[in-house]
Amino acid sequence: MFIGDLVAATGLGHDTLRWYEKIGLIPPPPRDRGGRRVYPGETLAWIAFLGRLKSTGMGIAEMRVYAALRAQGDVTAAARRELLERHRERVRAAIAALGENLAVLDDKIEIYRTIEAAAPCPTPEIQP
Amino acid sequence: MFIGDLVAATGLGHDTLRWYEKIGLIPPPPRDRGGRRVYPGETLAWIAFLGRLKSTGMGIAEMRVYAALRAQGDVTAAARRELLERHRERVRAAIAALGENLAVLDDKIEIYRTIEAAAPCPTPEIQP
DNA sequence: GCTTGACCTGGAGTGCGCTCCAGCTCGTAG
DNA sequence: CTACGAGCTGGAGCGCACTCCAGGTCAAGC
Repeated sequence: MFIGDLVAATGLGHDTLRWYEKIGLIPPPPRDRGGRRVYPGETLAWIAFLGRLKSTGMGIAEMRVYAALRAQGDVTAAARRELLERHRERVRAAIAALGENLAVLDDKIEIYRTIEAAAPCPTPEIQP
Repeated sequence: MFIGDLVAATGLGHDTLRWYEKIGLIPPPPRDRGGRRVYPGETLAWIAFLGRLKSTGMGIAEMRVYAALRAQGDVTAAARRELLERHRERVRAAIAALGENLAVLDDKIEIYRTIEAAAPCPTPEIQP
């Protein structure tokens, strides 16, 4: 799997993938004799999981910690679990907060409906 | 209400408040004869609502659009409602996505538990 | 009268997460 | 043999949302 395949499969740019490697999020893959990166198949699942972490609001710094633990193998399973459990709590809190804010949006939208009902025409025609 | 009171009440910094004013998120308040900003009481509620928009992922650019509509008064009620309705859909989608990702986190945490159960000691003592 | 502290201005700097670029090397197709 | 496209490198640049700073003004308390 060359970088181009990974770009196609993940939707990330090749610059982004190389940057992720540079900062330690993706393990440096072996190269072919032309120097090109040859990614093992599992990289795809790993990047997908990174995407989950990212879209739940985890920052790069913490992802790097997680990636470093992962690189050390099964002995870090407990540490990774604990990191994910802490993150899970943050995600739950974020969902709860979004739910609350959604309710406020609903209220606000209702208020605008009321205003619109009271003054039905945004630029009212002149009445005779 | 001076800027210091608003800082205390909102948790934002005075630089942030002045920056919000500069980019059009907060209407420029009247000044006292010393040139100091004197905020009307409603500013507090407005900033709180901006906080809702922000924490639901709305960018500054869209908040500026909303703020500009607000500054034009009730005639823009429909436009503001539509903007909020579009935003509400994005928030609903975000909540749904977070929920999915939360389930993946749960799965992953379970997997780590299994690994830990299989190899109970992170740095196992040497067996006799 | 002097100090102190809150506030003022314009502009520069920061941290995050990419994104782009110039200039190079391979390897396959025609 | 050459042209082309995919990939390589190190480093600069960008967009967002602030955050900090230097240097100044004003009003009240001692």
